[in-house]
Amino acid sequence: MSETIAQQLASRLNAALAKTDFAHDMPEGFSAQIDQAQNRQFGDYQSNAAMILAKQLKRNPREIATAIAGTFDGGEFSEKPEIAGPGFINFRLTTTALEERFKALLDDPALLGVAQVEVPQTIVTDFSAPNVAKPMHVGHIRGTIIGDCLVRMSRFIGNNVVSDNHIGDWGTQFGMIIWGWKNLLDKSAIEADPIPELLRIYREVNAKQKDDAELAEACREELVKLQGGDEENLAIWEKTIEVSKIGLQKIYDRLEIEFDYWLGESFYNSQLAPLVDELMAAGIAEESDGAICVFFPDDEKMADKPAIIRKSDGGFLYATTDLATIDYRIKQLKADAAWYVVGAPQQLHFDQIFEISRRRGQNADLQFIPFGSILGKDRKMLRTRSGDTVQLADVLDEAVERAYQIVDKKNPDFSEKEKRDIAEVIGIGSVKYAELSQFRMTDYIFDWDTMLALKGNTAPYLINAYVRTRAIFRKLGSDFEPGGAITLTADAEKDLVLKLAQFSETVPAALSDFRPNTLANYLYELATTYHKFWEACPVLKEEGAVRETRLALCELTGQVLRKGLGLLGIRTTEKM
RNA sequence: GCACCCAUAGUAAAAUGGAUAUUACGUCGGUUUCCGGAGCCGAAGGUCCAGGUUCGAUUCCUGGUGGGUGUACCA
Repeated sequence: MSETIAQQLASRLNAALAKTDFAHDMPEGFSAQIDQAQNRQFGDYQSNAAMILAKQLKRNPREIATAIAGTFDGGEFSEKPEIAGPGFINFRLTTTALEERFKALLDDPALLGVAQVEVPQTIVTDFSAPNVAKPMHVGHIRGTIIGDCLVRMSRFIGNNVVSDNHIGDWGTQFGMIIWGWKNLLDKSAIEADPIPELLRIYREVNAKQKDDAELAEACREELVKLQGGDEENLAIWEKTIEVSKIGLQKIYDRLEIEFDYWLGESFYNSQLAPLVDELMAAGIAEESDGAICVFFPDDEKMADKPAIIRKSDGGFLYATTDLATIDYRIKQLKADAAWYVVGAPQQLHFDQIFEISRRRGQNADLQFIPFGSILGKDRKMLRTRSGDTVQLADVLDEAVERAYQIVDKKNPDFSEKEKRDIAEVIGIGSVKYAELSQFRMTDYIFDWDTMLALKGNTAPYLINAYVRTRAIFRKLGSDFEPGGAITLTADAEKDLVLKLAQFSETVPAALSDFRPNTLANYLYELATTYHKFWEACPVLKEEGAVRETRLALCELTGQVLRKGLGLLGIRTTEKM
């Protein structure tokens, strides 16, 4: 079952086109597309091929649509197409086709109809990438969760996806941290819980050095010593990274995110000087005001904005590191593509390094996948009352605690452990879903009440729909048994089957433009379609084939919801 | 200055150039002898402005307005 319904209809439609009297007048390579119907009152699928052809053939679109409908052979698959409006061709699947599709999906629990890519690509994904020595704050949520979701989806369709956490472990902040370590460190605090202590000294030094030129200079000197290989400073640096990674890993564990590699900025240090030399030798880079730069005179976005790859004092910048990183990913990791899930403000930077990569003759498919900001209710950057950035760990804690309160109120008789487990699934799931359910570029307002609402397009609603699919089998007293008779009688059943079949069309669509919200919206629609089925079609009081069919619908809905939420990185629970 | 991103009901969001612009929250009304009502059914309310391309524009192009961001030695 590698073809989607849309693809099968498209094949039949193109066969019909070849049989029309204008078949030879069509533009070369013309291939008609089939879309899911915008509005179900018109049918299940639609094509606007007649209107496109009408323009090119200079003929009446309805006339062309009628001709296509006349040669269209729907077989047992599709009813006779209908012509509507200015020239839409509308298709409705036969009950037989839906039943066959339904059986095929039941036989394919691993993929649920989603086709595998013909030629798997090696794709390196770059996301999350926090600075070490600073805890992750809410700003890191989006990239981390969106990146992880893209990894899951891309793996699911068969690609070889490598996740790489390009942590910021080599920057100017280390001058401040090392100075703070030497002068401000509370030894007992660093042993008890290193992350808050590191944050404390970083914040303290950072605040002071802003209007203390002497301190700023002292920090720079510590940085120079570190870069020069000073043993004491290197030891502090290593220790800092070690404890930071442990702290970061705790959060990733909680989010159930794994990285194949943690190749931070420092990993590329030795490759920076040769890279700059190579770019100079190739004539791509040139000296300007003492710095080594690459210019882009032909691109209006960057015409007056050079990329600096070496400072006049000899130091390297993150553009240099990112170029070395591209090298490594192509040469060592054998990447066909690299996806960068990074905040929108970095657009220019990635335009520049991607262009430099192209000039070097590299042809990997480099994708910048930007996202917008998270704002507080006042539409400004989210901050705590004291003005600090909000830490990610605190967000997760609060989400889980709020979820616990709801579960506890709703189901006080659940065991304490059950309530805690459920709260973890719902709390973390809600934070993730709030991110993934909207277009990644729009700035979004962080609001607990919206995120954890029990109704509407939220994680609790979707998880609840899944719980309902399970509740049936609890009531039944046994798990689903495959192989039962299938017969679709009610419209609500057919609507649900069609929706379930469209999972296979949704995953590739969501991935094609890096939009997890397409999948999230699909799951929400699936849940509402299921709830409508639930209202219209009693299950356990029926008998025979109708009962078996409806049990199978509950089972398959549960499978698609669990799989779909899983692709978003969200777990399900059996009860809530 | 230059560049990039964004603009859709009271609020928050959807919509490969397609039909009557789709949801949610909130508001108002209906619905429960039934498998989890955390549901379902219904009502009111909207594409920043001006041009252009098109049979057709929320979508593409041009110019405004408003907001955000970036822009030679941070990342």
